[in-house]
Amino acid sequence: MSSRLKKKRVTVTDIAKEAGVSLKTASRALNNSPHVREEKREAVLKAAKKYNFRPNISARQLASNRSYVITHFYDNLNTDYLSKIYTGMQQACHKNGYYAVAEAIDCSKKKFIQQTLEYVSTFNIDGLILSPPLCDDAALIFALKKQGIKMVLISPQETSDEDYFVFVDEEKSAFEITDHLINIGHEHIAFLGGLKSHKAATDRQKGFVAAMKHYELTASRKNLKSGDFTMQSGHDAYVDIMKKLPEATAIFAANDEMAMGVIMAALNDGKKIPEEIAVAGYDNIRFSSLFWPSLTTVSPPVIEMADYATGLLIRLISGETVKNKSHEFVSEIILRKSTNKKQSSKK
Amino acid sequence: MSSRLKKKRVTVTDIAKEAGVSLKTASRALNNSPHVREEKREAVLKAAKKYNFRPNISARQLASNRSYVITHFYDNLNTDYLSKIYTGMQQACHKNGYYAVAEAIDCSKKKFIQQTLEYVSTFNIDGLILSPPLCDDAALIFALKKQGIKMVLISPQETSDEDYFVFVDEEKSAFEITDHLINIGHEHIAFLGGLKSHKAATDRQKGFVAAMKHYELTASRKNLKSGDFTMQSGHDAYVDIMKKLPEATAIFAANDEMAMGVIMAALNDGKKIPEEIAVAGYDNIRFSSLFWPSLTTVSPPVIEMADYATGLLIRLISGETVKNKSHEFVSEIILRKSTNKKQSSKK
DNA sequence: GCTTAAATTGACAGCGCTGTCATTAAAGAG
DNA sequence: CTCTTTAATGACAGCGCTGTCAATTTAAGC
Repeated sequence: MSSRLKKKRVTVTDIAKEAGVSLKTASRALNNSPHVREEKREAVLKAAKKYNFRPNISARQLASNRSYVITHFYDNLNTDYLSKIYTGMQQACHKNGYYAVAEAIDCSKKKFIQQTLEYVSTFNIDGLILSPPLCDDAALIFALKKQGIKMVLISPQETSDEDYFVFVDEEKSAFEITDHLINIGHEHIAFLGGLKSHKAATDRQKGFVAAMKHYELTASRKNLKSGDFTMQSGHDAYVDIMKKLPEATAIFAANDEMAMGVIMAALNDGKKIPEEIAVAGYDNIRFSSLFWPSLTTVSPPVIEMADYATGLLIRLISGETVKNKSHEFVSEIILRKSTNKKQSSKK
Repeated sequence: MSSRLKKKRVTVTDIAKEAGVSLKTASRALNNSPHVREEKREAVLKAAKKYNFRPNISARQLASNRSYVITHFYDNLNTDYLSKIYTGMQQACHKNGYYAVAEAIDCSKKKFIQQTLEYVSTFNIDGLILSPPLCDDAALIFALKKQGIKMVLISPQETSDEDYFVFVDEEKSAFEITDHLINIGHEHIAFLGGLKSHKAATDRQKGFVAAMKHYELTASRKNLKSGDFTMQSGHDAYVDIMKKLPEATAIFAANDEMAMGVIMAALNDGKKIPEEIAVAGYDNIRFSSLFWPSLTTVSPPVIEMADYATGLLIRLISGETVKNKSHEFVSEIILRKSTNKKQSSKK
């Protein structure tokens, strides 16, 4: 019935013919090989453009024995973070003719390392992006390295100069957001931290303390509380903070969920936000802009980080030697209604 | 330096040799072709198992001129929903040797249809999963169909018997959750709906009204409010509801975000939840279990739907004729603390 | 200008699989 | 038991690209 006639594909051979060079030279020009004279390269690229040439990825994969697939292994990552990483990976992959894939790994399972290795070899994966907590699993990384697979880590807790990784300066951002609270007039500020084992949380606390000291404000034990990153713990912490530091006018929580818990408890306590209590969070989860009042927070550039990490990974796969093994990113401070009544909400 | 010695790949030829059949017969057996005698099939599968054979996907793609890639086109979808769809797609793809890819489409752009077509042809995509709002774009679907590409829609608003799609019975679930509220003793229940143009929202309202009528409770204009799906609108609606229906003891919001806004406003109003006001939502976004109090809601089986839709799509791609063009799913009612003080929170 | 080294180029094989089509074996018909 | 029909099987080409390596051109050295 529907005779779907096959559009004849444009191949490298066609391009080579058009440009008046050999198949192989055309291939080289299209792959940015340095061993092509400039004039021929131009001729090839012009022909490719004219015919709107798109290389056949499968053929390339088969011939080069590479998959052009980069996989992000993750475990127990929230979906916001996850899809931001995926977006960043895709950006970099699109630019370079790679595919981005995300694969969940359950690292509580006994044999997860073996399964991971099997996955990598079955799909002939070219490179890996690892996010917390996987990027801190020494045994996993060791096993993968032994296979010779390239990888780039996102925000590892422990850094070694063996590994390529990207990270964000938590301390600086925590300093800045504390600075913001102080600048808009707060003097009695409580910090609601997270688990001690969580390096990011302790870094954030350091930033808070440093900012307080910088302005010669007190950051003693009374100002420092700990939660477990849940909304509930934010709620409980508020009650506790108000007991021990009733003069507090601002609370900076180490993640958005606790900040939201704080806000709910404060509202429940009859306080107006931000007039009586200002609240800031950290992470800029999707919900923080939808929350009411919208939440002032720190937004790590996750998409950019993943983009950069993937680009770096592709360079490594291509055999390039990269000297800077790590790259630092800086988060953006996002001011919303939970700290500033005058400031209108900002995406 | 590092002589990464190439592990010799096991190929179909090896399997064929081991099983004592020709290359082609082995290929057929491995691909579930019906034209293979049972004993030979078994021999091949046994050999494949023995050698832990994994077909080379690129070779298959190249030879068959198919990509074995299924793409999910989405626009403006929240990350929870998005990653659930991706998970479901992956489940089905893994089973069938396909790849799942997610691609964002900005359908506010003028030329998005053309770009979409180009994407499909560049990557030689075998099939598409479309989610709202793309699955309701008639022009897009028409253009894709014209190209002969197979697709399955997830929760389209308008259904045609031309299209393959999966959907969930919103009305039934809304009925059930209302039924739950009534069963635990509520008689004055307000419904907070969404945009009129949003079919799901009106279906949910129908379910609510039907349940109220079933128990001979009033579901008049006073009980029915409309919001715009934001937390802020939930907040505002609460105030309004309490003005017009002060005897209300329960509020059922058409999505979780509005439900959360309602909860915040109620807490702010000094009400205890769920003792004085019970609140139910819809969608089971990730945050609804983290919220405090955790939210009773309706959880559509998005992963299962995407899994099924992808499986169906693969069957279509394989040339199978499927008579049931659509498949209905039923959501789960998740009871949490926002409606039931005795019930402990349930994941 | 001649020799040597370096850069550039192209011929060709082949990656591992599937499609095509001719061949062979099994099943049915009489 | 033979003839026809149908199912099962295998030989072979080739998908579009890259790797290898030898051939050719260009640049460099003196």
